[in-house]
Amino acid sequence: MSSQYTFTGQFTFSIDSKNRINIPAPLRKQFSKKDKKTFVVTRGIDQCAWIYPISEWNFIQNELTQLSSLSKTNRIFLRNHLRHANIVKFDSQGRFVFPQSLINYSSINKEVAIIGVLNKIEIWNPNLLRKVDQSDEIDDQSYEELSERVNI
Amino acid sequence: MSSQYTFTGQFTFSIDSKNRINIPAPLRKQFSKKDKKTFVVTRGIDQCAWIYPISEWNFIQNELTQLSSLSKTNRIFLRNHLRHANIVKFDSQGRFVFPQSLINYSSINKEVAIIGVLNKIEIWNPNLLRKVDQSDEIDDQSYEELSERVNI
DNA sequence: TAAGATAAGTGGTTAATAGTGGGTTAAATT
DNA sequence: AATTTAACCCACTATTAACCACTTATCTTA
Repeated sequence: MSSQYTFTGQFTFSIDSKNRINIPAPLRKQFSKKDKKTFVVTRGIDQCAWIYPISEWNFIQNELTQLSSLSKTNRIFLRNHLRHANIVKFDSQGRFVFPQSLINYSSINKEVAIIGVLNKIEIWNPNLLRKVDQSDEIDDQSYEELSERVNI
Repeated sequence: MSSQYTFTGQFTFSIDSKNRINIPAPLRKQFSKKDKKTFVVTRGIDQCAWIYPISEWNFIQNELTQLSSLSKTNRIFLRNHLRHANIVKFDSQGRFVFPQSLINYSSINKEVAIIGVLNKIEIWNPNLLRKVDQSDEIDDQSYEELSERVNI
């Protein structure tokens, strides 16, 4: 089942004195009417924030209900995913206020890198992203495994 | 599953002061109505840029949606593949603006070599292409392996 | 083969949009 | 009730995209 959202591209924007971040127009334009400018910002698995359009988030939530809380991993995962999830809307200029807790978590200062990753948008400290980019090389073995699943 | 696009040939064009590159007419003419002059420019695996007509790109994207972001390898792979992908259109003169990030990545100055490679178009710095052309010889062993998969 | 017609490649200008900043009002919290 | 927070509105500037125009090349036809 594939998403209606196919975010791509990278943008460098600034966060203003009121902790607002602009959603790049090319990404914002994809938001469907039914989502009413509403989305969820939450912790990413890496040191960044994730943005899901509300309909996507609802779908993910459905998947999460499949996980039993008897498993410790599941409990931790569910807790950390759900308690940091903020429902927000972007204003008439296309901005939303970025929660303080996520500013801390993702070490955001003034500049932010915004990248589209299919059904979600990631918010990064540009320096961190650069660092991760260099250190997180994919080894040949992993590429081999990927090649069996994805043909590009 | 084979593509409707069969780009071939090599062309030397110039990039103008507004970072616009003209798509050679023979390649441009292949664009189908349904793609609406829209395509994706992204990083090639070598030091060049790749252009996919949007319908081709959508096919690739569909494959990518199968990958879960819970896997670290998947996250890195998705991020680095998607964030360099820019959706662009060519104007009424057949040009598109070549993103600055890709100008840097592929070391483009004034001249560009544009080559058709079946379902994608490659943009090169002509000097780099010449260099690669000389160094990237295919050895006999590799030709043998290829012969088992392709009959030409 | 020469001349006209058509298309292709290149350059620049203008109009629209996107990004950013700030102020005012409404709402919420203490 | 006072203070803080969030929503809403207005405005400025820079960038982008649509538009127009010119030159060169290619094709067609007399």
